[in-house]
Amino acid sequence: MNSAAGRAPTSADVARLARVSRSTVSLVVNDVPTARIPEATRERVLAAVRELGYAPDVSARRLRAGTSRLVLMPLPQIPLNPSIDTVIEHLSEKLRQSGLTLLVHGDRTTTGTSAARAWAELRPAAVLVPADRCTKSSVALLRRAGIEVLMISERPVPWTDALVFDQGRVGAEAAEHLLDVGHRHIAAIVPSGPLQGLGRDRAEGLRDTVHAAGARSEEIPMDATHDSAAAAAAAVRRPGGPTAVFTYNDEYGALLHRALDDMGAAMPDDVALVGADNLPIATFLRPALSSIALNPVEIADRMGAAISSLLERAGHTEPIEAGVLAPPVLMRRETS
Amino acid sequence: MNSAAGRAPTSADVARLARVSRSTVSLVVNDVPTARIPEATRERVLAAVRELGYAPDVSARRLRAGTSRLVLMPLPQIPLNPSIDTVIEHLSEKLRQSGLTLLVHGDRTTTGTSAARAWAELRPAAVLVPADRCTKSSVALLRRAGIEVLMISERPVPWTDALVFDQGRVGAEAAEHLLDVGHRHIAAIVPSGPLQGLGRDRAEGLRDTVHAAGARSEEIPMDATHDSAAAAAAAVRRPGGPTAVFTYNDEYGALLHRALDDMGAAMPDDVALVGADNLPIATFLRPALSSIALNPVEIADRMGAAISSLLERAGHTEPIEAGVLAPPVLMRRETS
DNA sequence: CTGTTAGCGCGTTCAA
DNA sequence: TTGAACGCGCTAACAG
Repeated sequence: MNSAAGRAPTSADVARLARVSRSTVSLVVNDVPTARIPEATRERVLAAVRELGYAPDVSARRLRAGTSRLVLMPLPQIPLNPSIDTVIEHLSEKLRQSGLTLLVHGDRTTTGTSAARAWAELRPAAVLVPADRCTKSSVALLRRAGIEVLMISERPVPWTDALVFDQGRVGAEAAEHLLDVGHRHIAAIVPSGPLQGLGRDRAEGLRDTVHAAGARSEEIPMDATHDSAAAAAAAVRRPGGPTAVFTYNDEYGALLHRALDDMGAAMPDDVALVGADNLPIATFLRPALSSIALNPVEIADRMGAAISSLLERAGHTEPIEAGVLAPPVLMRRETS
Repeated sequence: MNSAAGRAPTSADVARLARVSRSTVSLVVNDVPTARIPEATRERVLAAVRELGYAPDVSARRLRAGTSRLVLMPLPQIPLNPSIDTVIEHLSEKLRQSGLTLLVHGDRTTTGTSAARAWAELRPAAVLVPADRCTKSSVALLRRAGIEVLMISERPVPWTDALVFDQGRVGAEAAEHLLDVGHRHIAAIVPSGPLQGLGRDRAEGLRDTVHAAGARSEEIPMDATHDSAAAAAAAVRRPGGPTAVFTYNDEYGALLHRALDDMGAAMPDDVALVGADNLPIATFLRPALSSIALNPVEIADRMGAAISSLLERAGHTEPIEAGVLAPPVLMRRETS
């Protein structure tokens, strides 16, 4: 295992080997249409590129061009789930088709200006940042540095371009379904801890929809432990309790599912359950948990499109029509 | 939403505002110990930095220094799970403490030389690459470019530094436990599709351990569907079938769990079950699924240490003592 | 002691 | 097809 060799091959190395100038190497490598290079020369250059394993240095390229083809995505502070995984996978592919490279920043904890500085150092063309990772001034810092910012937010943001993913729609979708099948008293689980904000958004969407239908709603706090789930199950099963529960997501749903089962409650006959995020676990429970799915492929498509239009508007000032992320859809299974 | 302002503030902008030279800015920003700058000047420079939101351009810095502080991690082709998520989180933090930045490359599909080229373009100091994403020649390309390569592999790799995560240990750990509690005929589930390689490694570790104890083993193919799980459950429950099953991971375990339950098999009395990866789902099943856990925090620590020593050996030729990733541990629950 | 000038590293582009 | 200049931050050599 030798240590890595000192220095990457440069365009000068390629030029030397192909016995042309660095300019010619650049023209061939970038396939510049205006410069007509004889086929023989082009071949010589490409052969040299292959032989040396030459890959142009993005740093140097960016420095010269003043702009990069990198899109930086800091991770949200909440844990990754299969949906986010799918979003990353498809977004990366979509951006690649536009000649952009998606990089995910490993740091998960920094927020605000210090985070913005860490992102700005890389001079990406655009940053796709979850709302929980930035503030107004950190966005300002990025934009002053010529970096486009696209926020992923639960609600509209007046001070920057944002893709709005209304988490309330998730709860609302669950509510519509549960109302449809006849429930008139519906509870929403609200997790504690870092997920609370998200949980509250979903619960509020449910509440509004339930009230609009003239039915009754309530919120039940719970955290991700069996004990807390047992307490929540007891609250659900109290006399006069709700006949249906939206469980925030499928993991909380699984916990509550088990706690209700332990109490001898039948699903969906005694209590109906609807989770969210369409995690694999939902299909493994018995009875299988209905879930509000997030449609990650569609979400990735919209993100990719938004970033592309952001980067193409170049100097224009119209806000991009970022709009709302793909609406969630019900995966009806056995618990509802 | 105005378009991003044209150009990031440079050290020249800071110098102008602070009325010093660019050199002075550099000395202050990098806290160079040999150059004594009067407190007043230093303050002026830092004030200008703050006012402009100046962040040094890593491209320019890298170009000058010839080396970057970036560590690039291409994602494995298998889907992310909570363990990998935890590894990324902790590795990022560990590297940050050494002044390194972890970037995760969004592209998940490219392999071999074209992947290596995409990574080489970024000129990271090191690449942390899963074995399924690279070949001997792609590693050679990276190393010729002065990029350190650390492979994450299931088995020792003679041609590069590698952290060996012996997946066989996962199966072996399951086998030891099941033998301990008295089983003499143990099956291993082997998934089909992209997970097959991993599954086979785990199954072989189990087989070797079981045979060494003079007991009997078998492999049962299965894919991630309820139908296939039902078929696997039938195979398990056939007359003379195994009394214990290692399920490859907890998701396959959950599927088999359900299928066995549907057949009326009691766990662990009729059949014992042990999964792997310690996914949340394991604790949500009833009876809760025992699982072989991967210890992601420890894994991240070892990865971080390996990368640091790789980058410090600078020019030396001794192989780093990368060694084996943290051994898996049994999380005993109710199914075994 | 404090700060500046000059030139480098690499790919791109315009004028020749 | 090429020479030359450029973009930005770093640092060695040097000046006030």
